[in-house]
Amino acid sequence: MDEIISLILHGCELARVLGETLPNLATQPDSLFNSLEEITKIFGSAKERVLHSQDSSSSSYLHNTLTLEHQQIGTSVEQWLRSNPQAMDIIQTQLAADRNDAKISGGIDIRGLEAAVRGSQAVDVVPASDVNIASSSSQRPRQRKDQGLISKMTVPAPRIGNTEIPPEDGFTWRKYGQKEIINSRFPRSYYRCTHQKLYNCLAKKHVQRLDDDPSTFEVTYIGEHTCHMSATAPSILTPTADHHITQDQMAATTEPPTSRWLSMDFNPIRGGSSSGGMIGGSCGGGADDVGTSTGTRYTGKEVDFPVMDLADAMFNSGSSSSSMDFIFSSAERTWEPDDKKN
DNA sequence: TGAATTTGACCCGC
DNA sequence: GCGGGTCAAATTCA
Repeated sequence: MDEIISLILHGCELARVLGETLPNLATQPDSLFNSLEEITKIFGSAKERVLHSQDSSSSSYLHNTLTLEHQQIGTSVEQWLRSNPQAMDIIQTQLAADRNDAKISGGIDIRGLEAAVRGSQAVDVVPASDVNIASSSSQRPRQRKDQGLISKMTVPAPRIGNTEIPPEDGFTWRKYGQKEIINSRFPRSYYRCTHQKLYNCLAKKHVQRLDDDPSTFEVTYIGEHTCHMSATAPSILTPTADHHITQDQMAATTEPPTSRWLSMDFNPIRGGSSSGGMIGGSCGGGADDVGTSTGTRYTGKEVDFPVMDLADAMFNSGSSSSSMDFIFSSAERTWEPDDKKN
């Protein structure tokens, strides 16, 4: 049993080291691949041993031990994500790759994490084969080919005065269609990633108001953002600690709503900046920073920024120490709510 | 001038 | 054939 725990801890250590060296490894695909493979093997081996463990008592011990650790780590990671909006966005992108599993290796519930990340009321992540694209449950199931992974969620529409703001998620989208939907009071809008052509990013989303709750949008994400994978893909501006804005601040602004929802993040958890929040969101083409929106449209030219990967997001997220260090060590920390800090 | 949005027409799965 | 999804020309806007 100790051997399994030792394996897991070793894997965690390797992951931590990987995190520290990620900026360097990013230019060494072979080394990066080897590191990932080694980590994968270790966790895979640990997983196999757990599965084949016949000792129920030790399994129970392991379960209890690991569950506690995972809960601590998961909670800490989530807390860390809440305080590091950039990493949230990168992980959102990465989550798409893990959506076939209900949980990631760290024991963090992806759906819950995404809900936390998005601030959504509900998250339903399902393989494309299991989803009904039709807006109404009364509609027969139908599905286009090659849709990729699909996730559906409902998000509250932030309000500025009497104006409800369509949801923004840190990515930049280009609207390519709008359609009246049978049995729906409101039309459905169709968006694709702004960088679809430039980086062959196939991510799409559909946005529709709920009939019974017009202040809430149902957003269906289809496919994954691949634009951030490109070595030349635009990334985000370097974040600052001031990128969080509250909904109150949003409400207080005199900026036109439409400009704001193009640049802000409605999520009260991670605050308001698309640039501050869209770290990996190379798709978040955000020419805009908080308070610098220029109008009802994104008019900035496509700008190539150096690739910002997960490591960058973490390392630049405002923590003086390695973010991976933070993740792995924070499980042992006592977390304090923001309002109790300082 | 270039990029985003609008919108009617067409495509495609059921 | 129906209806959701996508295309692409026209339009709008900075």
